[in-house]
Amino acid sequence: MIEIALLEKYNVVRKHYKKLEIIFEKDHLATHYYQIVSGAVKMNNYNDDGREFIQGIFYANQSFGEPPLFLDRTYPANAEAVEDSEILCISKVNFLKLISENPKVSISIIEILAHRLHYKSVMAAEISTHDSEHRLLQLFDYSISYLNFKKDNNGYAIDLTRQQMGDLTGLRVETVIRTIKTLEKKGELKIINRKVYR
Amino acid sequence: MIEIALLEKYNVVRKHYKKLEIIFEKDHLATHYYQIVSGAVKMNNYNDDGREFIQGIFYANQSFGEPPLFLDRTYPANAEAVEDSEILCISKVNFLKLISENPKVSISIIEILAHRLHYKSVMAAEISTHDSEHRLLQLFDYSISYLNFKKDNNGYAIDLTRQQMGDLTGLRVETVIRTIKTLEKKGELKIINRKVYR
DNA sequence: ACTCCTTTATGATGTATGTCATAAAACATT
DNA sequence: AATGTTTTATGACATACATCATAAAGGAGT
Repeated sequence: MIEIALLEKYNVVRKHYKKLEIIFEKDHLATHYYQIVSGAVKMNNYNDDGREFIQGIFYANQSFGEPPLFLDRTYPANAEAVEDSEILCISKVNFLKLISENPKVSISIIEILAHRLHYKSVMAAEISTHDSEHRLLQLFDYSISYLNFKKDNNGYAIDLTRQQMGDLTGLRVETVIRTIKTLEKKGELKIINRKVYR
Repeated sequence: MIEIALLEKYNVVRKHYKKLEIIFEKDHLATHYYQIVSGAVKMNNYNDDGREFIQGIFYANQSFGEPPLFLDRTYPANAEAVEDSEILCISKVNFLKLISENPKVSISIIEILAHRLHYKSVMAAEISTHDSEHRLLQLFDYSISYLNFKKDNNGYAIDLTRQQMGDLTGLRVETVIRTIKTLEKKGELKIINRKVYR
């Protein structure tokens, strides 16, 4: 996250996206830096037969879609608002100018990318194992520590639909439903009012 | 890759690792920055029943294992030499000093991480589809453009064993062997003297 | 030429997850 | 209250990939 005061020195624009609205599309060139003020955004892919894979979900104060700004490559995934969202945008040139003029920001960009790479590494190893229980537990634990999920007296509430859990782990909804039920029986998590707690 | 001349100003040490030798282990704290002079290194995970997943293979002039240097986290995977290798190391403090004193280097670190994140995103979407043909073709095409595989008159030579292909895509050797044979029949690649060309 | 080890190969069988069908529960909208 | 939509749920069946067993081909070292 870059300080808003700093972004304002580089021609920031505040945009509003409705739920389901597309922010950018896979295979397009990166033109802007995006930082979420409120709402939530998912980055996803669809394979040939329409199946979705969610690369990640981003919330307030997080940025997304930066990597292609530094490469001569297009976006590897789409970005779509999962809720009505308010997003700050600055153009690629202004963003790169900001970075070069503020070395401290580049360190924080490194940290953000390092963090995200860490998530990808953990999930990649997990997804490759073909073990639905592991995949889901890993997703939950990582989401709890990486995202700001709240803890109440039942534990951490996993604020994701079964469908989203599936799309984040490469599993089908039915498999997710069945797996979290066996995980509940094993005492790994709780399901209260259809909500998952860990 | 950071210029060797620059590394030398920050107490670089040149180390030799034999094939199969471990450079660092999963869950350990990051203490050094590593850059390969010659040889090759793989980063991998083993799951509970000993199955391997290769996060990536790195070659001459590439660095690896930087992300945890910027986070208060341990390595998400092991690093192991796949060939006898010569590697430059500098300590974490010296590395962070180098970065802060050389803003241009931090930009190149960003580019490296962005690049790697791009690879992870592409492969994650692919692996989640559960389609062995797609996974392997994606691996080959990405390896060709990202790594420096050479092209000869048969096409690009994929310099990976069947086992490595499997470990990089989360597939078993037998599945890799069978899949690349059907891909050959479909004309997607060539197999000459057991070597894969694309 | 011989031995050892790695890599590639192939067939038989098992199984976890996917697929398809169907529906109840929860929630939103009118 | 009535209606429509999303989310969760459950069963029957199919299938791609894993697993296991076995072996041939190739390379490295003596």
